[in-house]
Amino acid sequence: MRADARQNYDHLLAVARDVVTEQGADASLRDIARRAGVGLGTLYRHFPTREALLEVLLRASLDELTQKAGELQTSSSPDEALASWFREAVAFAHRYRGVVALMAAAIADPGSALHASCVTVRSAGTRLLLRAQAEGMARADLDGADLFALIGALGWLGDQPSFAPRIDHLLGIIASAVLTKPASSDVKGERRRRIPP
Amino acid sequence: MRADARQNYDHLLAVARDVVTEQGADASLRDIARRAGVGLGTLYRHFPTREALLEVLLRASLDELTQKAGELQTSSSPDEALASWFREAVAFAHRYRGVVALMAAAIADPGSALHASCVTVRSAGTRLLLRAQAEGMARADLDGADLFALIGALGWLGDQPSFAPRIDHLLGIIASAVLTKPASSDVKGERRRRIPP
DNA sequence: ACCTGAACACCGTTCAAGT
DNA sequence: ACCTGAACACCGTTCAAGT
Repeated sequence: MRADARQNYDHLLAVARDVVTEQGADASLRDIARRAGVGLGTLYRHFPTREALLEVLLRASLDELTQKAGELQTSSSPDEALASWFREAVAFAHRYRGVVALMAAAIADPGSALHASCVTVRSAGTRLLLRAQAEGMARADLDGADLFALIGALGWLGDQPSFAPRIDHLLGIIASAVLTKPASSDVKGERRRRIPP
Repeated sequence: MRADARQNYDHLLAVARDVVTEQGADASLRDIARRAGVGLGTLYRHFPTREALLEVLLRASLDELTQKAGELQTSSSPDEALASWFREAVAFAHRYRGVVALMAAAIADPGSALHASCVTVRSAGTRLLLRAQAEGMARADLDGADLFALIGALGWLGDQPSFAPRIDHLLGIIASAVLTKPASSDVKGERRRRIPP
């Protein structure tokens, strides 16, 4: 990568971060190139699609989210881990307005530049969900795709100015549907062999 | 209203119904005028905003939804009434792709042509919610705005091809968060005086 | 009263021409 | 290798000119 190309790439990314913060995921690509003082073709050379640009913008946050899931896997109880990761995932979905719609499309389109990232996040959530389910702490009739969908739904709610103020409350309500009662272990009769005899 | 105007109005509406069904609520207005064989200005004369057009397109369904709420108010038990109206409302939100986002914006904007319709629907839902809450059959920490938001969220989920197949399932999950346990009356000790002594 | 379509200011995307 | 911007095909919205 030539030095001038590298510089354009970096500057484009910095400007894109600002513009997408202001205008959302469907921001004008023309505007980004313009503000970066770069030809429109240069933007398309570095980021052939909108998804490719957003993938780079989101990568760091997505990695954090995946890493967080790994940490919670061992540091917290299954229900707390799932609950706080869920909260974190919804917060991520708020990073840029309109990003959830792109992610919803990307998860079903292997050709999207965002596909891999979305699958990774969904997998991270699935692992937390499975652990909670194994302990009877999460609804059994739910899979990773459902969890991903609910994160998306809450992300969308947060994107709507009329609903955003209630988003924490709505998150609590939906979380309560995912997490089953405390189900404090070994109380319903049949032990679950948390420590083998 | 002159005869030719009336005819344009009606034809425009019929064409709009088709185009919005195909392309969603953000369909091209130009395309609608074109397919209707009418000048672009004619469309704007009859429907000064996109919301005005959709308001007419949705009015019948919205009225049905409000009426249905009234019927359920007396025909069903509070929890069943709320559950089945909720289902109906989500189905409505599916009528045209992308309509929920417009409604979310409209409910916060008194200037929108869709504002009144949205408020009416929200009120209808609020009444069903309050009745269920009075009987302890719905979560107490929920108001009509929250219910409206949840309907919107499910509508959005249904708009995403990747989530649409699971929409009935997700609806059940969210509905279970709104409806509290059966709470079969008079079981928790304090009666609620359903029939005055 | 009502209709028309050009005009304006925007898009996304591509690609020949330049350095 | 990389950059540029004109070109093309679209938008939404307005409004002078027509009937």
